[in-house]
Amino acid sequence: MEALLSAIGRNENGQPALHRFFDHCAGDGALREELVRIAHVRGFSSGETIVGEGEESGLVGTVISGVLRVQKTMPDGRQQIVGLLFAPNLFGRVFSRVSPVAIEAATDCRLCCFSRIAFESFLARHPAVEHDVMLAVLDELDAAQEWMLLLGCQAVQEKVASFLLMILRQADAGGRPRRRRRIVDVPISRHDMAVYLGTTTETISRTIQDFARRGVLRVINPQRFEVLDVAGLAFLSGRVAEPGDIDEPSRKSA
Amino acid sequence: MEALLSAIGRNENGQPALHRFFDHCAGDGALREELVRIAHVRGFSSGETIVGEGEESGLVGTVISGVLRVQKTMPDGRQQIVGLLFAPNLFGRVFSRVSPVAIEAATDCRLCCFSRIAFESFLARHPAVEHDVMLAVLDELDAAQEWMLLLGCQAVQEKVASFLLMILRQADAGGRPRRRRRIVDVPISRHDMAVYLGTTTETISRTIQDFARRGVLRVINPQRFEVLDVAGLAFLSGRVAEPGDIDEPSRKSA
DNA sequence: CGAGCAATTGAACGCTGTCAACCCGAGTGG
DNA sequence: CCACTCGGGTTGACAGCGTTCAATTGCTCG
Repeated sequence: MEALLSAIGRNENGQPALHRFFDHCAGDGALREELVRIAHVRGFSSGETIVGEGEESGLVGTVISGVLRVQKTMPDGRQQIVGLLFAPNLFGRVFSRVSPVAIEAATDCRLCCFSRIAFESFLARHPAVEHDVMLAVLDELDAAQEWMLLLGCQAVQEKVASFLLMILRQADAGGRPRRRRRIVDVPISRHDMAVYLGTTTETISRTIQDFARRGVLRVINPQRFEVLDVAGLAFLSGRVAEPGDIDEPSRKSA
Repeated sequence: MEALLSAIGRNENGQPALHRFFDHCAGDGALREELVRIAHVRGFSSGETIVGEGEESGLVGTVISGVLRVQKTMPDGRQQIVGLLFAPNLFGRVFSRVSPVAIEAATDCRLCCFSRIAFESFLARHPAVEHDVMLAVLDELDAAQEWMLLLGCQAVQEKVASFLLMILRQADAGGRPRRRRRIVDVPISRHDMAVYLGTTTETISRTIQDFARRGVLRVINPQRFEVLDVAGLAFLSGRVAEPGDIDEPSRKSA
């Protein structure tokens, strides 16, 4: 039981694994006890499906380690990744019988799982925790809208640059606070990157090699790059005004 | 006060204007009284900004009539509409000081507005209502993910067809239950359509004329079409398997 | 060592964005 | 009543980006 408790309390990077729930549970032993009673930690290996698209949404929970991909598929097989979930994100569709998206393990991973029904009943009994879940959902909505901007009006170059920057931020924010080692570990395959960015593996590959040729980054191996010019990458992402640009809304002293 | 009450209770189509909140308010006079006290109905004309992108998110509320567009803009001016809000949808970013998106009137419209702060404090006092807000946010997330599938992997033809079908569903579900008159009233300009679909006005125009040439629809005027072949449109949207398709995941006997 | 998969590279086609001209209805003023 | 203007919509020509198809390389695993 001790192992489970600590697994729920902290993930491998020392991050709270229950997301914001931990805030409440930490100060309330009974609450935490109750949560632990309905939780179970499960491992999934890369490629496994946690919840199928359009299927009964039986499981919800949080990511302890690894990466989940949230994706949708069209009748003819084309697919789009609509989100990536890192620790300590929530996964699963609460308050809906069916999940409109598939949730799959993009890497080997460990999840803190709850039966959706049990979790919902827990939330009903603890509005403060439900409030935290809402905040998490709102964050996810923000992220989705951000990604729609990328899908809708960025060129492939900009998409790839934005993606790499996102991974970089993710690594900075998440566990290891190695300060700006500029090493990007892409936790997913080229194919997944392509599906996430709404393009193809070939184009991704070309773009990355192009970045390397321009000296923006160095390819250590297909999943691992060193960013040589963060500002350059940011510029290529199209998300920042270029140096000589006079459009930046916030404090440009120069 | 009577006018305000009824305005909040019902919109012009007889739909509940307070979304699901009405469910609780209807059975609880005091709750409704309290809500009315902090609500105010405001009209906005097409093009007006309700909340700016990255600005203080002071207003939240619901759409009584008209259409709002939720959009994001890149530093260089490119923009993407990440959502359209019809009655009785919620608008505004609760529980965040700044709004990551701009909210603008796509048509003349009437809104039931609350100060975000006052609304949040109302929610804090009434968890059941907050729960309903969460359900609304979850719906919005589903819609966003659905739209990402469209932006990421549909061709322009499919995007336009999907959009028209969405408007058709919207009209069917919303107020007037005119059963399948197959008339599509596009409530937004070609430019907004283009920005929503992640393409250009020219391409939109070409595609619609093409649909007309193929006999799928008839153009009554630029904002008004008659759909002559709903099934055909659905097929063009790519969201349904074609009649002779043997790829449908469910029960393929062969 | 060979099989198999992921990643890369190459070549060619086509969708769709860009630029430009034109059409049309509404509003305006003579 | 008509000429003018203006904005939104439509149409045309064309080029470029990115997909598609195909071949090659490189790595992992049996």
